[in-house]
Amino acid sequence: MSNFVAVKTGNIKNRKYHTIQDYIRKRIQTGKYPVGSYLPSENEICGQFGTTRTTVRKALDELLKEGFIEKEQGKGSKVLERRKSLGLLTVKGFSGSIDYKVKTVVTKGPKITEWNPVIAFSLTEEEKKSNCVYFQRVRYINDRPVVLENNWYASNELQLIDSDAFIEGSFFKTLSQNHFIEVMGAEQELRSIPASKEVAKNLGIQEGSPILHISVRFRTSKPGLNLYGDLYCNTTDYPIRNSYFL
Amino acid sequence: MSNFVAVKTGNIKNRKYHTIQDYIRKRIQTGKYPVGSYLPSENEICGQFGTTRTTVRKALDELLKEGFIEKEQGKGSKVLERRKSLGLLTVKGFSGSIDYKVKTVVTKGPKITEWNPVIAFSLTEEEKKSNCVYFQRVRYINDRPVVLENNWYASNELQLIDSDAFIEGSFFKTLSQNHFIEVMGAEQELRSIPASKEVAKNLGIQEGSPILHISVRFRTSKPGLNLYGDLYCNTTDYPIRNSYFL
DNA sequence: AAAAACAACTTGTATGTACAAGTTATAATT
DNA sequence: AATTATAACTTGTACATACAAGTTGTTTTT
Repeated sequence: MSNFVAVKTGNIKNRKYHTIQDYIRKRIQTGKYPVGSYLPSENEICGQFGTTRTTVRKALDELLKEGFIEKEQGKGSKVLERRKSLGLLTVKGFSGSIDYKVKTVVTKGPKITEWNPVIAFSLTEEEKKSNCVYFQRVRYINDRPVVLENNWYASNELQLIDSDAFIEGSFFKTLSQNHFIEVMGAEQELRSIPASKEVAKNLGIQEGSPILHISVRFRTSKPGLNLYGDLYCNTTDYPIRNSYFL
Repeated sequence: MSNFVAVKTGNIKNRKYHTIQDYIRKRIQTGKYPVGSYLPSENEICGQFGTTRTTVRKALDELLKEGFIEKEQGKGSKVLERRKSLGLLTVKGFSGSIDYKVKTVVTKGPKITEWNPVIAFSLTEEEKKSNCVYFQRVRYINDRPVVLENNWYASNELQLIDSDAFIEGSFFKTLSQNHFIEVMGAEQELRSIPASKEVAKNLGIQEGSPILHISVRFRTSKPGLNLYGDLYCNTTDYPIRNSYFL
């Protein structure tokens, strides 16, 4: 580490602060810097990389922007549970509150298939050339099914991952820890629709009940890889929440 | 400007970069730096404020974070239409696309009233002590009503603004330009519900149809001022959209 | 007139220094 | 032992300098 030299080739990936950012992010993703722990101090990181504090601070500010850490003057940089800091729509009962019993059941395990025309976003040309991986999940709160979720992604950008290999049952956590892939953005479309027969059956409600339908495309840190989702939510007892702060 | 001196009193509002940030933001809000135009260069701003580029860049980076500008190497900092850059839920037809005819009609003009218990978020103690301003709007796309919207805010934090005084019919634009108040965050809750008699009447749909109900609390740049909203959306033809990027 | 080369200008990255402001640990006092 | 004062440590702000990399305008060449 102490022999680190920035290569000035015009490729920003070789920029010093980027390399430091990537190094720290990877250690967070792999649990070397666990959630809740404090990173080494800025001066310590300076020593490790043989660079100035300005450069280290730039790397840390980028990690702050990505939602990996929060900083406090005099105290240090603390690793965050990243998902919580994104402006994603989440089910109220899935907030980590200790009052609810939550679980996710994979009802259709990942398999290679063709793209489903129900996907609300237009595919890239590269995606169209590829088959996709598809899987389905149902999320429960207090043993009640509240979300039926279909997921797709291009199989030529990311291999099929068996749901048995999902870390703590979480697909996103698996991407982060095993593949170093992060969600970097999303587009979402919301509609209120009557529950179809299939949705009603999976969510244990009456056909025709109002259901929140969310179509989503997640942009990831891996170029070319988008994750598509189609969610059907029963919001009777648990609304969908979203928050963001500048 | 050239005699500017930072006051080191521990109050970050007196920090140099903050003052520069505030100055530029105000000029954006008042149209002195119109949307689409380029700010003075970093070196020019250095000259204006008698400070270093590091400090100016810090101010610009904060404006970037707030969504007021975008920066491009070699070109400059361009003023953005801010609303577009926030992760807010918006109606698809309100995206500024030239294909739709949009309008907003104030169906109940702003008046002082008591807080409505339908508000989904708990009020602060200060808010509870105050009356509130309430108004209602209906948004149309191609002459079809698509959103019925109720709004409230504490009247002791912000005076009643007559809807005739809304700039271009927009409450938020009025806050920004006349009061220098910006939305800095939001919490939203989404439910799918059957349309009540009132909602159905306002949206011209059948009672009991699935409706997207959005409760929202906007956090603003003015301490103590929150804006509460209750929206009922007919998503049949125009879904609600949301996107964000890190 | 059009294309290429060059200069001027703009933002991006990195170095280094210094002091401010906050947190935590240690030492001194009661 | 508990409280207070001090020191050590941490992040925040600002100054200054230098070079890189991109955009735009001007000049030179074809």
